[in-house]
Amino acid sequence: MKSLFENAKDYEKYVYYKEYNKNALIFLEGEQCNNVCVVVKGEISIVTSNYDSLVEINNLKENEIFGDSLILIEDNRYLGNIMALKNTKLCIIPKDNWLNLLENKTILKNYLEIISNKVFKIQSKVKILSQKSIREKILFYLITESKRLNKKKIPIKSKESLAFYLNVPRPSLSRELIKLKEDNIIDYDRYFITIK
Amino acid sequence: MKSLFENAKDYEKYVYYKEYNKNALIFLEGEQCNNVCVVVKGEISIVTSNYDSLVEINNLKENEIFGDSLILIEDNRYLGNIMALKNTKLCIIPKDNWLNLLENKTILKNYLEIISNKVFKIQSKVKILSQKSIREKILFYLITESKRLNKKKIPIKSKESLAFYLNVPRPSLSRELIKLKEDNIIDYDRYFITIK
DNA sequence: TAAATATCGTAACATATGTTACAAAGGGAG
DNA sequence: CTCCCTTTGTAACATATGTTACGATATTTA
Repeated sequence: MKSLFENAKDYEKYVYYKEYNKNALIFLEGEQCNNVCVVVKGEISIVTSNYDSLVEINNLKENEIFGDSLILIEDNRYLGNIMALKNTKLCIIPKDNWLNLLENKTILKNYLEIISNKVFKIQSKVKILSQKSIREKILFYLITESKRLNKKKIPIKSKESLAFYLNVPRPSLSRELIKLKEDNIIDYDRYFITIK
Repeated sequence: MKSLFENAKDYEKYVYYKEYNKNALIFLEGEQCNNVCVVVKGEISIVTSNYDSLVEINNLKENEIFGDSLILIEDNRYLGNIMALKNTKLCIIPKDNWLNLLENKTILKNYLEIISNKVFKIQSKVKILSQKSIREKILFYLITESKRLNKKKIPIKSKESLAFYLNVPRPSLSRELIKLKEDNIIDYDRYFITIK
């Protein structure tokens, strides 16, 4: 994906950088948001706690942005805890500089593309979460990824992380994967799920 | 919410208008998106069919926008069928005019606010759908609405529509509402749910 | 290489939720 | 007011999913 500052000049004076260690808590749920942040390096997750369990609202990798959709609305509090999943470097743009930066046409165009991808990503998540059964969630995920990557062999980080993303318990995911394999719909090992 | 063209001038030449009757199908899932559309009057719903059941991805009322997050990305196909829930008037902005319009600072500022609200809304939906139990979905919904409206008495269109939004079967919602009433957590009638 | 740790498969059991169907109640149209 | 249609409550039943726990396997660390 495009970077916000791709082909852009003279933006450095509007921003600063900050680094976080793996597992660091960057911002707290409910805290007011006064900056737009770009993930320069690493990976962060927006997680909200739901009594006992954790729910991932979004997950951002390099070049993705957060805060942009909070600073302009009334209720500017973070919807979840922002956590670093890896060692992470953020580019931080104070609220007052944000509109200035967007007057730069190059940056604006980059931003529009980034925000589009963000909306697309969250809407896809809505679609996944709306699937009725675990089987449907898995299949929907696989088909979407398959289209996106243009492959039938979908890489997964771990069963655990997939279960987390699909918002189902790991043993339940496991059980359903076995059934899907028995029904000859998929095949899988530790690192890949293949659609047959 | 702000309108895209609030305080803006000279935009009429870039747009045209189209009206749809209640229940009309405006765009089809999978169809390519070449316009940005503003709901001027009425209400539309983005719905995807999931084998037998229907899933609402988003629901837009006056001044909300769709298409904006599709025309700039590679895969520009609608994620669901766009349907008119009421008699609806759309303001249609052809793709090529969109970037021109955003060069207008007033329109850009309005747009940034609108897109922020959109992201917020979809993320809230992710949060709701991620709740584990029906009880949690209901309570989360009520609490969110209560904060938004600053009231303890939350209006609902119908039980049916609430069930649809929460993505649960109506009888299941009904059963859970009864339990919540028995547990003295809420009270409700046909048109309102009150948090105690 | 061995030990420690993380990931995964598996199974038994409890239960929340989905499904279906029907009756009651409410609201609107004439 | 009566009839019709929509919305809602209710119940019985089937089942998918959650929960917990443990052993097996893989991966990382020392």
